Order: sequence, then C-alpha cells, then structure tokens
Amino acid sequence: MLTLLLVEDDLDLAQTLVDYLDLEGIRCDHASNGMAGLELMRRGRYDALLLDLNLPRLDGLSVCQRLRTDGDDTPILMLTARDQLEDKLDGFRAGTDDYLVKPFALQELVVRVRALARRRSGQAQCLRCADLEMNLAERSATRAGQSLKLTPTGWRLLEALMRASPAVVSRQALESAVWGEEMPDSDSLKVHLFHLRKAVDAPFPTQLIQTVPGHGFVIKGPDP
Amino acid sequence: MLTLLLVEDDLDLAQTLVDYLDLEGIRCDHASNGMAGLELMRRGRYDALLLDLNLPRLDGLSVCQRLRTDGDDTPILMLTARDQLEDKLDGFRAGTDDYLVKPFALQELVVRVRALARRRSGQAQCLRCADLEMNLAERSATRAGQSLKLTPTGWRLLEALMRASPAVVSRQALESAVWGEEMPDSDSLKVHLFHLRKAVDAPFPTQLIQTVPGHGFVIKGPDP
DNA sequence: TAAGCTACTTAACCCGCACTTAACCCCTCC
DNA sequence: GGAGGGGTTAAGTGCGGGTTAAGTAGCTTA
Repeated sequence: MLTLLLVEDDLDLAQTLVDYLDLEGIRCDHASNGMAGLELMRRGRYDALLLDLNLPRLDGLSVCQRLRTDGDDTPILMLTARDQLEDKLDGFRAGTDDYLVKPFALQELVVRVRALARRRSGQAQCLRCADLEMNLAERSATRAGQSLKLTPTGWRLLEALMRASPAVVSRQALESAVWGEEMPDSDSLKVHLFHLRKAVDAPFPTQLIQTVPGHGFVIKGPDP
Repeated sequence: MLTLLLVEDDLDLAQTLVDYLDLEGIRCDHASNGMAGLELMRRGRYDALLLDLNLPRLDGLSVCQRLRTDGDDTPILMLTARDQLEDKLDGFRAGTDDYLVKPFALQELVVRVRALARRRSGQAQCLRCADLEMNLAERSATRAGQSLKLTPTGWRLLEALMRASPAVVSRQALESAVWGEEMPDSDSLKVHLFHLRKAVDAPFPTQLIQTVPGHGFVIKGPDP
C-alpha cells in the first residue's frame, strides 16, 4: 500500500484528493504549508510527494529544492495552476519528477503517482480483478492470496483476459493474443481455457472466467 | 551522456527531435515503426524510450506492453496527439512512465526525459539478493560470506539477473544483456546458466536461480 | 614455439511437461 | 431431431530446458 504526503493550502481541494486517494487504496498525509510539509518529509518516509507550488510559509519550488539538496530522493509530483513552459522548466530544474497542471483528472493523478512510486520501489505493475492478481514482472499470479500455477499459454490467456477486463474478448482476439500469427489448426483454445479455469476458478467459490455464448469470454470484476 | 531511442513514424518530427536532442547533448537512435523499435530495444541499452502511439507494424501501446512483459524496465515517455483521459490511462496501464501530448515544447520533453533518466541511474554499487551479494566496484561476489569464482559471462548473467530481481528476465533480455548485438548462433545461454548455477547455487542448500518455464529466469529473494 | 590454462561455443543426448489433436458429451436453438 | 457451440477427457508428440563433452580461440608461461 502506498503512502503519500500532500502539501496543499487549499483545504477543499486537499480534502477531495485525500478522499479520492483513499478510495484508490492510497494513504495520504496532509500538510497545508511548506514548512509543515518539509517537517513531515523529514520525519516519515513517503512513497511520493504531491506538492502544490503556491504555498504559505515556504513555496513549493523551495520545498523541492531543499529536499533534493538534503539528499531526499522521494519522487515528487508538482500540482499547480501555472501552465507556462517556464514554470514547468523551473519545476524540473528544482528536481521534481512530474508536473501536473490544474485542473486535472483525479484518475490521471493516481496513475502518474503510481508510475512514480513503482519506479522508486521497483515494484512491478499488477493486473487485478476481484481477488485475482497478476504480477507481470515477477510472473506470478495469486488468487485470494494463494499462488497459482500457470502454464505459459495459460499465462498468456489470462493476461489477455485481464488486460481487456471488464470487456469481453472474442475467441479470435484471444487466439491472436496467445499465438500471434501462427494459430493451431484445431481449436485448442477451449482446451487451454479448460485448464486455465481449473487453475484459476476451480478451487474457489466464484467463477471469474465466464463465457459469453457466441462472442467470447470475460473476466468479471473491478479492475484498478 | 544520455542515449535514447525514438520510435516515431513522422519523419519530419523525428528529424526535428533528433536534431534538438543532439543540441542538448543527448544521443538519439530512431526507428520508424513498432517492430523495428522493439528490435532495437532488444539489441541495445537505452536510458529512455520516446514512443509515439500511432505506429505502423505494431502500435505504441503494444510495444510498451511487450517490453514490460519481457521484463524490460527502461523508462518510457509516450508522445502522442491523443489527449483524452482514457488514452492516458491506457498508456499508464500499459506501463509507461510519462505521457506527453502533442504538440509539446521541445524543452519540456528534454526536462521530462532527463527526470526519468535521473531516476533510473540512481543505482547502487552493491547488489544483494538473500545471502548473495555483488560488489560492482570490486567486481567481487559472495554468497553466505564465501567468495564466488565467476567467469566474465557468468558475471554479466548474474548482474543482469540481480539488477532485475525480483522480476523475471526473459531469455531474450538475458541474451542481449550478455552479448549485446552479436548473439551466438546456438543457445549457449543454457550452458552458461548451467555453469553459473554450479558456481552460485550448487554448494548451497537453497537454489536462488530459478527457471520460469517458457519465459526466462529469476533470482528470488528480497533485495534491499 | 610449444605447452598449458581458461573461457566460450557448438553439438548431442535425455527427460518431462505442455501443447496439440481428436474424440465424446452435453446443452441450446433452429 | 439435427446442427453447432462449448465443456471434458485422454493419448501422442514435440519442444524447452538440463547435462555433458568435445572443439576452439586467446592468453600465459616455460
């Protein structure tokens, strides 16, 4: 689970952000001025810092510079209404990692901050549907915490399904995802699907892999 | 000095970018379609990848996904005219690190790519996985305190594995890490791996180097 | 220059697992 | 009742990967 620090003097906006991040499963501390932000950064360890530029006590650029001068390399994402090129360049010059101009979509903030945190901690991105989880870099898949044993084709199948989720994937799309250009003569897809289901669904009460007759297959469940 | 790969089918834009980056002291290779881009990525080592989305042969999203699936963690910056939120989310879902909407200021591109590369280069002098330790400066490796005797290729193999850990490294990625452009005809990789295992794992109870059938190899174990 | 060592490549072999194929069964919808 | 889409099962085989050994090139030492 990620833990962020948000430094923002607009309390309404701050509250909105903290609430939304909470929904996304991201903890977020909050400071409302630059000095307090610096103080918190020095005390705790955060996966990333969300930093407003217009701040009382100590402005965002200075906060960023001081952190970098102190050797703190926490990823920083600047949030600001200043959209001029010079402002952005100043931000990066001060040592920020990303720069997002207000107003922005909350979802974009989340994916950007996740990308930053991923780099820092070296954790890989995951595909997630309900209690099913795929760690792409480690090539490990778990359901409800238990690790799953997948064959190479099973893995490709599941990856294609989860990437598309919650959309339905046609047989054709699945086949080309698994075999590319050189598809097998007979439809071994159903055999592989059968084995995949045995690995992913059989030991559990709810069946995630569902067939949509005449069209293809889906993996149900909320994806990230 | 930074070295980038630009994958962009608009040749005018590509030329402009390459020229400007050159002025900034950044080397930049160029590929004009997705397949060629993948090929170059697999062959050489870049500090970052500038990736257009609309590409012939293989689109940018797929290139990104494939690289990540292969365990390549080169920072990626997507350049595209698509400015819709969903497009951005798709980009980050595919594993990009940053997303810049055309038209953009060249200077912004430069500072963003520098920020990405800076993150990446922050690498340790010492790699550690479980009781296995590599001192890059001294070019020495120990396991459980005992020093290991490694051949040059064995060293490169182990370094690639440990840098990636806990991620899985595909055979292709390992081969390009060891041999770069000039790969051997037959797969001598498995022979080298065999010898590496004899040096690293054989004398010890737990086997750190594990194979992921159909894909590649991992070194397990918590790294710092 | 020859002898010897080390490291790398190549080829050959073997094993086991995963993929393919084909068969059969069930269900639903013409 | 037939046809077709989909689920289930079993059998054969081919390939990925482990192991070994032989051949070669480069470097060192006598």
